[in-house]
Amino acid sequence: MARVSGKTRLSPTVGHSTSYCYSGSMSAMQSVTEILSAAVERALGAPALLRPCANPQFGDYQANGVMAVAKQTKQNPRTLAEKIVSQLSLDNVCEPPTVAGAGFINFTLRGEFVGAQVTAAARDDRHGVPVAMKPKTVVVDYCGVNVAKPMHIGHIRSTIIGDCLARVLRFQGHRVITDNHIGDWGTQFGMLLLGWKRNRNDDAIHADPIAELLRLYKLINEREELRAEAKAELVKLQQGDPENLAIWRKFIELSESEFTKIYDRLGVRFDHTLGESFYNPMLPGVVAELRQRGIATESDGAICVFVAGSKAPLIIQKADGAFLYGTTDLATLKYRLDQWHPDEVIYVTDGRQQLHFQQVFAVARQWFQPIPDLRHVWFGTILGEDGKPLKTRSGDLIKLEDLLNEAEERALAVVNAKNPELPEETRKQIARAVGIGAVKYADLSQSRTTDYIFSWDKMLAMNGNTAPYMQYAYVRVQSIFRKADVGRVTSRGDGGPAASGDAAYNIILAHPSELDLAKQILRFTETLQAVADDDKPNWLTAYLYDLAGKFSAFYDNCPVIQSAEPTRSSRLQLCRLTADIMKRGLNLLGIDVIEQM
RNA sequence: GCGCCCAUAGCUCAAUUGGAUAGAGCGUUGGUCUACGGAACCAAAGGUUGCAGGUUCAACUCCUGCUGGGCGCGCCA
Repeated sequence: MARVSGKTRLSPTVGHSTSYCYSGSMSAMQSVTEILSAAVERALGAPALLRPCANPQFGDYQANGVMAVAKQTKQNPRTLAEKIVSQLSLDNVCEPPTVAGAGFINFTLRGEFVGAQVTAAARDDRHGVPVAMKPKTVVVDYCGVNVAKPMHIGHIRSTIIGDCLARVLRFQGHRVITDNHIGDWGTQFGMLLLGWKRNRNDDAIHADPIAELLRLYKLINEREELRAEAKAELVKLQQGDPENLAIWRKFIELSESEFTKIYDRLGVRFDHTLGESFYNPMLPGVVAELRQRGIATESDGAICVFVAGSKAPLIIQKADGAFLYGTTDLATLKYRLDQWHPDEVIYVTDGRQQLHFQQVFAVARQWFQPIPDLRHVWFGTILGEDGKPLKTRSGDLIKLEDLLNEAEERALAVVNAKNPELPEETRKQIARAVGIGAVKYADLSQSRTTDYIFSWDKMLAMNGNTAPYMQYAYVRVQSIFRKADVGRVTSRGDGGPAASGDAAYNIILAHPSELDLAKQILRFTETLQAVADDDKPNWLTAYLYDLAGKFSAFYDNCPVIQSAEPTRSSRLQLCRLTADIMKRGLNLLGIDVIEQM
């Protein structure tokens, strides 16, 4: 993939296919917001604050930056806006910009420009999304999965949101390192070891290892008189007792194979799975260094770091000498800095850990200089219909496996009802994509920080901002190509000119619905940037939903197959590009498309 | 006690970080079916953004104080 190198060239004219100089997969487009922002900022000398217009009657984009500057420099905002407008030369891009309201500058893109941009995007296998000129190295940390315990609903948001952000950043051309920070060390292993030795049922281990390990854990945990024995097993493990180490490794092995099943179903992969145990040997060194530097001090026998803004310290070593998860987090960060030199580290956990990460980050800022951008990307709780954290009827956490099973079962029931004639294997494949997709989409389409109520009916609905709706929208576009009587329809251009529209024709935007669709297509780049800037996957789902809406209007108003050339080819290309962006967008959410449903 | 988060249409949620007339879906009401998948589309109704002040050209957004929820906080993770 060619990387954008410095300046990009815009082709302001249309109507001649020779106007473009795109070779192969070269991705050299500049997004609309970049063009407009750059122009305004050159004239203004300050951020343009370019946004899509709140109301389409004002135009396509608006610059809000003038008013801020006017305020600072005590000028009349409208006068300043007029002055800025007079200095812009964007004749090839938009109609003459207008000044409105308190000092907004409004831009309406020219149809010819939009046509040229989408034509270029249609010939680019990145749909016009540039590759980052300055790639960042980003570490994504997924917290919370514990060895010997089932993955439950509390893990799904971290996994799905982290995976989405990793995918988006990767697509933008950044170097992303995903690291599953599993809980494979801690006091629970004393009880597990004791339970394993005394009460293990090998048949149960074979049938469902995690369930059996959980049973053993609960068994020992309930019996207070065994605490001392469990503790003794833990100490032996910590001292490197070969037998206990071997059993402990068995726990991890059993657990990881179970985790992998879930991650495979979710389509999530990690570059590294470095658990807490990996950092265990480093902990004494971390404490020693922090003490030596005077960052950590002793208080009531524990080693603490006091951080501004919080009365409670971050304890990094207990009075009995044991380390805590804050210690591990600091060791982990140090390792990552040494190993990968990231520009950014993203921690995806639930909101209850805000104080913890605030403290860890504060300590890290004292410890390391320079320090990468540390971001706690936190999320809210998944609630049941009653508004309380989602649990089973018996009050247990819902196992992720059960959740995914139910999602697929419910989706399969719908497919069976709607399309019984499809082969069974096809129906199951559709059910997998729709069921898993629905769960993911429901999660990602929420504003990350708010709690949300989990509802099967809503996430599987065919209307509204849901996975099935988006997947269906994709199928409808694909259906056009099937109907157009061409062969391959899954990837751009494979069906030859007749399938994707003859690329010798440029895309023509004659109908308002075509223009609307094309403008929405051009917003893909800026949407991904917004998602990455603020770690907000729901902006991508909102974009895709809007895209589907614009496509619907186009679909209703603009016949494709029956149109005469060059309209037919133009519209086929527009359909192709829409489908490609839907597919790409869903892929960045970690959701599969299907060709029929 | 200190701290964090939340409160938006009947319900479930948005709102690009201070921008113009607060948007969707469900539900309700009414439309569209011989063009490409009706698992669809279009339209209407529905709001004092919890309350009261404040900041300014502009506030769902920021500040202060309330009310009502959720969560966290020295030896779990």
